Amino acid sequence: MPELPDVEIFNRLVLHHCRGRAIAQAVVSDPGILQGISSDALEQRLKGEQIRSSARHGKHLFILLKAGALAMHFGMNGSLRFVPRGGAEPPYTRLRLDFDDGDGLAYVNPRRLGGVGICESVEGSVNELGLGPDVLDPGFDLEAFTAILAGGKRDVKAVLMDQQLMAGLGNIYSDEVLFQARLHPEVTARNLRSEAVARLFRAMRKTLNAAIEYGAGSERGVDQLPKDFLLPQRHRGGHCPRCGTGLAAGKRSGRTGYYCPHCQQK
DNA sequence: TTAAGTGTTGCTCT
DNA sequence: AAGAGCAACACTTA
Repeated sequence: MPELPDVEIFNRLVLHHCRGRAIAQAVVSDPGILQGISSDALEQRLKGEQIRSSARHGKHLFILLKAGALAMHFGMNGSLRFVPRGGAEPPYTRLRLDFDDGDGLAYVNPRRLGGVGICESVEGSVNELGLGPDVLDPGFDLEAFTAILAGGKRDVKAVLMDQQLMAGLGNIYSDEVLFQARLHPEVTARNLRSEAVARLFRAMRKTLNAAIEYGAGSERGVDQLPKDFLLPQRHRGGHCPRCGTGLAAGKRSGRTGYYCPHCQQK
């Protein structure tokens, strides 16, 4: 689940339900997800802290405290869940923040890919991680996007997914964005014409924002997604929502990408 | 029962 | 040196 739209939903969850709250207690139930800090140190560091705000960069979430931030990554299937007072703790909760009124915030991560840690600043952490600009940052414009693609010797899909070049897109949404822009995933990035690059940029913005809006409604009905989304068909035997052609699958570096061989030509 | 899977890291081979 | 491929991480679902 957690690519940019999912992490943005977590970001809004913290902003809407946790901002301003004091952390009465932090409980680490699985030290295996801690990055660069011990259970005791993290619990002491968070006790008495206050959640001031929240920020997202690519697939990373930063819960801003009075000093520094709690940095989170969700790996393949992690999530953040608000637990109302008296509510049951979700399975695979690895870290829980308890607020003084009994409500809580659970960091859930079944596979333990990803983790949490403390950082001094978002900027410093983003630098350490070597992340490129967030793809939805207003400052990340067509010019910046074009410059990155122009230097890409790899397939456009590989470039879109390279977090060091630009942060936020993973396997699922790179497929979705390429489908919306009607571009073949195996075209070499720097060979794209400027018209195609502009189309891709617009599709990226539009698609990600639509996915966030869909998730933000918290209604999980697939019918809420735009009808031309590839996502619900993105599996073996799936069909193009636009022309009905059977989807093609390409395995590259262990990941499977899906595309419509009719709509997305080289 | 087996295989595939949303991400990242680190290693090897070219 | 850059890029591709793969295994590992732990667990769910088709």
